Amino acid sequence: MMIGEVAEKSGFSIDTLRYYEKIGLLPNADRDPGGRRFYDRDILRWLDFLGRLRDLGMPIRDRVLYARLRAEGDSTIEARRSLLQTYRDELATRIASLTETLDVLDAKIASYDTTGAPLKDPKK
Amino acid sequence: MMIGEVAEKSGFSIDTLRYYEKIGLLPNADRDPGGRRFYDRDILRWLDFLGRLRDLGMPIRDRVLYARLRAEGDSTIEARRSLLQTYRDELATRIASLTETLDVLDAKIASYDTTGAPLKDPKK
DNA sequence: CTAAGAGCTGGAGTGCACTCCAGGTCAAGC
DNA sequence: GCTTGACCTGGAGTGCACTCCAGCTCTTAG
Repeated sequence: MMIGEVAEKSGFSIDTLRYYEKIGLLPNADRDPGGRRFYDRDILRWLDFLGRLRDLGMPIRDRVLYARLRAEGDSTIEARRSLLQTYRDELATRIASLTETLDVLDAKIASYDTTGAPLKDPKK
Repeated sequence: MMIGEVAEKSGFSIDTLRYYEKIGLLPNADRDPGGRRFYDRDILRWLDFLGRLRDLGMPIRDRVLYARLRAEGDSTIEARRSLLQTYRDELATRIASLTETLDVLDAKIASYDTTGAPLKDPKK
């Protein structure tokens, strides 16, 4: 796959993919004879995981650290486990807090519904 | 309350509180004779809500919009409701996706545990 | 009376995570 | 053989959301 196809399938932009390679989130891609990057399908699984790490709020610095550890092989498994554990626990807390926020919003929206209009009461 | 106490109780920094006032997230605070801001306890409830909107990913632009609508009174209730509804739905999706990510992390951590060390099997 | 500490303003600076651009190369179809 | 479109590089620019700073005033404790 060329970079355009990876971008399309992964949801990351071409610029972002090159940027990720530059900072070490992605391994240096193989090149075809013309110098263009060529990717294995596996890259999509890695990008999906990187996207999850990003979405859960891991800063790019730690994503790079994780990627570096991963590239170093099995000797870094404990370090990786402990890094992920930290963010996992934070994530569990975040999910709990966001769930609370969801309730707050639902309550607020419901109050708008009853305040704003004479409304149709679902209990009636 | 002076601004320092609000900062301490709300978790927002003094600079952030002044910044929020400048951009319209907070109403222009009343001043004491010396020109210093003083706040009603109600501000803490509003700040808590603003914090939730921030944490769920609402950009500051829309938080300002919401604050403006709120300041305009009851005539904007429908607009506010619809704004919150949009973010509420997005939030529900985000929570689902983060929950999935939590599972992915747990699986990964578990695989590290079994790969990395001979481990103590909880089933045994 | 004075010194410390909290607050004030306008504006500059920061860190993050991309995103865009100019000016080029390369491959494939007509 | 030429045009079109995808790709290349190094580096500059962007938007967001604060955060910091200089130089000032005001209040309060000793």
